[in-house]
Amino acid sequence: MGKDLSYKDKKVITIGVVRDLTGLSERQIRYYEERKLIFPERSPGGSRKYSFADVELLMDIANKIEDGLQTHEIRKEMLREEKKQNQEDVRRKMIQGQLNAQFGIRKRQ
Amino acid sequence: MGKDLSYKDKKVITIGVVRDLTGLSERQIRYYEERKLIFPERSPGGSRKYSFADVELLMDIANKIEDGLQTHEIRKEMLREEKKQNQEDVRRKMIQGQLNAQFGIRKRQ
DNA sequence: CGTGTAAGGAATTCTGACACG
DNA sequence: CGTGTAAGGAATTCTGACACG
Repeated sequence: MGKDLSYKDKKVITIGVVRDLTGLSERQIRYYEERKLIFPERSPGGSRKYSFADVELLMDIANKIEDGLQTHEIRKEMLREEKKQNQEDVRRKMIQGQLNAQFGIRKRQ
Repeated sequence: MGKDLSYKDKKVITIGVVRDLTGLSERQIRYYEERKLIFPERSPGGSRKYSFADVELLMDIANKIEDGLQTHEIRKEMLREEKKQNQEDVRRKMIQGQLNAQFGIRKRQ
Protein backbone atom coordinates (compact mmCIF):
# COMPACT_ATOMS: atom_id res chain seq x y z
CA MET A 1 0.00 0.00 0.00
CA GLY A 2 1.12 3.59 -0.63
CA LYS A 3 4.03 2.53 -2.79
CA ASP A 4 6.03 5.59 -3.78
CA LEU A 5 5.80 6.33 -7.47
CA SER A 6 8.65 5.20 -9.68
CA TYR A 7 10.88 7.70 -11.45
CA LYS A 8 8.60 7.61 -14.45
CA ASP A 9 5.64 9.06 -12.59
CA LYS A 10 7.31 11.60 -10.31
CA LYS A 11 6.44 15.16 -11.31
CA VAL A 12 9.80 16.90 -11.17
CA ILE A 13 10.47 18.38 -14.62
CA THR A 14 9.95 22.05 -15.43
CA ILE A 15 8.31 23.22 -18.63
CA GLY A 16 11.55 24.38 -20.20
CA VAL A 17 13.05 20.92 -19.97
CA VAL A 18 9.83 19.39 -21.28
CA ARG A 19 10.05 21.78 -24.20
CA ASP A 20 13.58 20.60 -24.97
CA LEU A 21 12.66 16.94 -24.49
CA THR A 22 9.57 17.00 -26.69
CA GLY A 23 10.37 19.71 -29.19
CA LEU A 24 6.99 21.32 -28.50
CA SER A 25 6.63 25.00 -27.67
CA GLU A 26 5.69 26.08 -24.16
CA ARG A 27 2.54 27.51 -25.68
CA GLN A 28 1.57 24.11 -27.01
CA ILE A 29 2.33 22.37 -23.73
CA ARG A 30 0.21 24.83 -21.76
CA TYR A 31 -2.57 24.66 -24.30
CA TYR A 32 -2.83 20.87 -24.03
CA GLU A 33 -3.21 21.34 -20.32
CA GLU A 34 -5.99 23.87 -20.87
CA ARG A 35 -7.70 21.22 -23.02
CA LYS A 36 -7.42 18.69 -20.19
CA LEU A 37 -4.98 16.37 -21.91
CA ILE A 38 -2.18 16.70 -19.41
CA PHE A 39 -2.09 17.44 -15.68
CA PRO A 40 1.18 18.80 -14.30
CA GLU A 41 1.58 19.50 -10.61
CA ARG A 42 2.59 22.93 -9.35
CA SER A 43 5.46 24.10 -7.22
CA PRO A 44 4.54 26.28 -4.22
CA GLY A 45 5.46 29.27 -6.39
CA GLY A 46 3.20 28.13 -9.25
CA SER A 47 5.65 26.55 -11.69
CA ARG A 48 4.43 23.47 -13.55
CA LYS A 49 6.09 20.11 -12.83
CA TYR A 50 5.88 17.18 -15.24
CA SER A 51 6.85 13.50 -15.10
CA PHE A 52 8.61 11.40 -17.73
CA ALA A 53 5.24 9.76 -18.30
CA ASP A 54 3.85 13.20 -19.07
CA VAL A 55 6.66 13.79 -21.55
CA GLU A 56 5.79 10.57 -23.37
CA LEU A 57 2.11 11.44 -23.31
CA LEU A 58 2.87 14.82 -24.84
CA MET A 59 4.72 13.18 -27.70
CA ASP A 60 1.72 10.91 -28.30
CA ILE A 61 -0.54 13.94 -28.30
CA ALA A 62 1.72 15.76 -30.74
CA ASN A 63 1.56 12.81 -33.10
CA LYS A 64 -2.21 12.73 -33.00
CA ILE A 65 -2.43 16.47 -33.63
CA GLU A 66 -0.19 15.99 -36.64
CA ASP A 67 -2.56 13.28 -37.83
CA GLY A 68 -5.31 15.90 -37.85
CA LEU A 69 -7.07 14.92 -34.62
CA GLN A 70 -8.59 17.71 -32.55
CA THR A 71 -7.85 18.05 -28.86
CA HIS A 72 -11.38 17.07 -27.83
CA GLU A 73 -11.14 13.89 -29.88
CA ILE A 74 -7.81 13.05 -28.30
CA ARG A 75 -9.38 13.66 -24.92
CA LYS A 76 -12.22 11.28 -25.67
CA GLU A 77 -9.72 8.64 -26.78
CA MET A 78 -7.81 9.06 -23.56
CA LEU A 79 -10.92 8.81 -21.40
CA ARG A 80 -11.89 5.63 -23.25
CA GLU A 81 -8.52 4.05 -22.61
CA GLU A 82 -8.57 5.14 -19.00
CA LYS A 83 -11.97 3.54 -18.52
CA LYS A 84 -10.78 0.29 -20.06
CA GLN A 85 -7.75 0.35 -17.77
CA ASN A 86 -9.93 0.88 -14.72
CA GLN A 87 -12.11 -2.07 -15.67
CA GLU A 88 -9.05 -4.26 -15.96
CA ASP A 89 -7.91 -3.08 -12.54
CA VAL A 90 -11.26 -3.91 -11.01
CA ARG A 91 -11.20 -7.39 -12.52
CA ARG A 92 -7.68 -7.98 -11.29
CA LYS A 93 -8.60 -6.87 -7.79
CA MET A 94 -11.70 -9.02 -7.71
CA ILE A 95 -9.69 -12.09 -8.60
CA GLN A 96 -7.13 -11.19 -5.98
CA GLY A 97 -9.97 -10.81 -3.45
CA GLN A 98 -11.23 -14.28 -4.29
CA LEU A 99 -7.78 -15.74 -3.78
CA ASN A 100 -7.35 -13.95 -0.48
CA ALA A 101 -10.75 -15.18 0.70
CA GLN A 102 -9.82 -18.76 -0.16
CA PHE A 103 -6.22 -18.87 0.98
CA GLY A 104 -5.94 -16.00 3.44
CA ILE A 105 -4.27 -12.63 3.16
CA ARG A 106 -0.76 -12.80 1.90
CA LYS A 107 1.07 -9.54 1.04
CA ARG A 108 3.12 -9.76 -2.06
CA GLN A 109 6.57 -8.44 -1.27
CA MET B 1 25.38 0.97 -28.93
CA GLY B 2 24.38 4.51 -27.96
CA LYS B 3 21.44 3.37 -25.89
CA ASP B 4 19.57 6.41 -24.56
CA LEU B 5 19.83 6.74 -20.81
CA SER B 6 16.95 5.51 -18.70
CA TYR B 7 14.83 7.90 -16.69
CA LYS B 8 17.09 7.40 -13.72
CA ASP B 9 20.12 8.94 -15.42
CA LYS B 10 18.56 11.75 -17.42
CA LYS B 11 19.55 15.15 -16.07
CA VAL B 12 16.29 17.02 -16.02
CA ILE B 13 15.67 18.14 -12.44
CA THR B 14 16.31 21.70 -11.27
CA ILE B 15 17.99 22.45 -7.97
CA GLY B 16 14.80 23.58 -6.25
CA VAL B 17 13.17 20.22 -6.84
CA VAL B 18 16.32 18.43 -5.72
CA ARG B 19 16.18 20.51 -2.55
CA ASP B 20 12.61 19.40 -1.90
CA LEU B 21 13.39 15.78 -2.79
CA THR B 22 16.47 15.48 -0.58
CA GLY B 23 15.77 17.96 2.19
CA LEU B 24 19.21 19.48 1.66
CA SER B 25 19.73 23.22 1.21
CA GLU B 26 20.70 24.62 -2.16
CA ARG B 27 23.93 25.75 -0.51
CA GLN B 28 24.76 22.18 0.45
CA ILE B 29 23.93 20.84 -2.97
CA ARG B 30 26.16 23.40 -4.68
CA TYR B 31 28.93 22.84 -2.20
CA TYR B 32 29.04 19.09 -2.85
CA GLU B 33 29.44 19.94 -6.51
CA GLU B 34 32.31 22.30 -5.68
CA ARG B 35 33.90 19.37 -3.84
CA LYS B 36 33.51 17.16 -6.93
CA LEU B 37 31.00 14.77 -5.42
CA ILE B 38 28.23 15.48 -7.87
CA PHE B 39 28.16 16.60 -11.50
CA PRO B 40 24.97 18.23 -12.74
CA GLU B 41 24.58 19.33 -16.33
CA ARG B 42 23.71 22.91 -17.24
CA SER B 43 20.89 24.42 -19.22
CA PRO B 44 21.90 26.85 -21.97
CA GLY B 45 21.14 29.63 -19.49
CA GLY B 46 23.33 28.10 -16.80
CA SER B 47 20.80 26.38 -14.51
CA ARG B 48 21.90 23.09 -13.00
CA LYS B 49 20.10 19.88 -14.04
CA TYR B 50 20.20 16.71 -11.94
CA SER B 51 19.10 13.11 -12.47
CA PHE B 52 17.25 10.81 -10.07
CA ALA B 53 20.54 8.98 -9.68
CA ASP B 54 22.07 12.28 -8.55
CA VAL B 55 19.28 12.71 -6.01
CA GLU B 56 20.03 9.29 -4.55
CA LEU B 57 23.73 10.01 -4.53
CA LEU B 58 23.10 13.25 -2.66
CA MET B 59 21.19 11.37 0.01
CA ASP B 60 24.09 8.95 0.39
CA ILE B 61 26.47 11.87 0.69
CA ALA B 62 24.26 13.51 3.30
CA ASN B 63 24.32 10.31 5.35
CA LYS B 64 28.07 10.10 5.23
CA ILE B 65 28.43 13.74 6.24
CA GLU B 66 26.18 13.02 9.20
CA ASP B 67 28.44 10.12 10.08
CA GLY B 68 31.27 12.62 10.36
CA LEU B 69 33.01 11.92 7.07
CA GLN B 70 34.64 14.85 5.28
CA THR B 71 33.94 15.60 1.66
CA HIS B 72 37.40 14.61 0.51
CA GLU B 73 37.05 11.23 2.24
CA ILE B 74 33.70 10.71 0.57
CA ARG B 75 35.30 11.61 -2.74
CA LYS B 76 38.04 9.03 -2.24
CA GLU B 77 35.44 6.39 -1.39
CA MET B 78 33.56 7.23 -4.55
CA LEU B 79 36.64 7.09 -6.72
CA ARG B 80 37.51 3.70 -5.24
CA GLU B 81 34.06 2.32 -6.03
CA GLU B 82 34.18 3.78 -9.49
CA LYS B 83 37.49 2.11 -10.17
CA LYS B 84 36.22 -1.23 -8.95
CA GLN B 85 33.20 -0.83 -11.19
CA ASN B 86 35.39 -0.07 -14.18
CA GLN B 87 37.47 -3.16 -13.55
CA GLU B 88 34.34 -5.27 -13.46
CA ASP B 89 33.23 -3.71 -16.71
CA VAL B 90 36.54 -4.49 -18.36
CA ARG B 91 36.39 -8.11 -17.21
CA ARG B 92 32.84 -8.45 -18.46
CA LYS B 93 33.77 -7.01 -21.83
CA MET B 94 36.83 -9.24 -22.17
CA ILE B 95 34.75 -12.33 -21.58
CA GLN B 96 32.21 -11.08 -24.07
CA GLY B 97 35.02 -10.51 -26.54
CA GLN B 98 36.23 -14.08 -26.09
CA LEU B 99 32.75 -15.40 -26.72
CA ASN B 100 32.34 -13.27 -29.83
CA ALA B 101 35.70 -14.47 -31.14
CA GLN B 102 34.70 -18.09 -30.62
CA PHE B 103 31.11 -18.01 -31.74
CA GLY B 104 30.84 -14.90 -33.89
CA ILE B 105 29.22 -11.54 -33.25
CA ARG B 106 25.73 -11.79 -31.93
CA LYS B 107 23.99 -8.64 -30.70
CA ARG B 108 22.04 -9.16 -27.52
CA GLN B 109 18.55 -7.72 -28.08
C1' DC C 1 -8.90 25.50 -33.43
C1' DG C 2 -4.24 25.58 -32.47
C1' DT C 3 -0.37 28.41 -32.08
C1' DG C 4 2.76 32.64 -32.08
C1' DT C 5 3.96 36.73 -29.76
C1' DA C 6 4.79 41.00 -26.85
C1' DA C 7 3.98 42.58 -21.94
C1' DG C 8 4.65 42.88 -17.18
C1' DG C 9 5.41 40.66 -13.09
C1' DA C 10 6.75 37.00 -9.97
C1' DA C 11 9.48 32.90 -8.83
C1' DT C 12 13.85 30.62 -9.60
C1' DT C 13 18.66 30.24 -10.02
C1' DC C 14 23.37 32.01 -10.34
C1' DT C 15 27.90 33.76 -8.51
C1' DG C 16 31.10 35.73 -5.22
C1' DA C 17 31.61 37.22 -0.64
C1' DC C 18 31.31 37.66 4.36
C1' DA C 19 30.47 35.11 8.64
C1' DC C 20 31.15 31.46 12.10
C1' DG C 21 34.23 28.20 13.83
C1' DC D 1 35.26 22.42 6.94
C1' DG D 2 30.62 22.82 6.04
C1' DT D 3 26.87 25.85 5.95
C1' DG D 4 23.91 30.17 6.40
C1' DT D 5 22.88 34.53 4.51
C1' DA D 6 22.22 39.12 2.05
C1' DA D 7 23.13 41.16 -2.66
C1' DG D 8 22.49 42.00 -7.36
C1' DG D 9 21.65 40.23 -11.65
C1' DA D 10 20.15 36.98 -15.13
C1' DA D 11 17.28 33.13 -16.67
C1' DT D 12 12.79 30.98 -16.15
C1' DT D 13 7.98 30.77 -15.77
C1' DC D 14 3.35 32.69 -15.23
C1' DT D 15 -1.09 34.81 -16.88
C1' DG D 16 -4.23 37.26 -19.92
C1' DA D 17 -4.65 39.22 -24.32
C1' DC D 18 -4.36 40.16 -29.26
C1' DA D 19 -3.60 38.04 -33.77
C1' DC D 20 -4.41 34.82 -37.57
C1' DG D 21 -7.61 31.92 -39.65
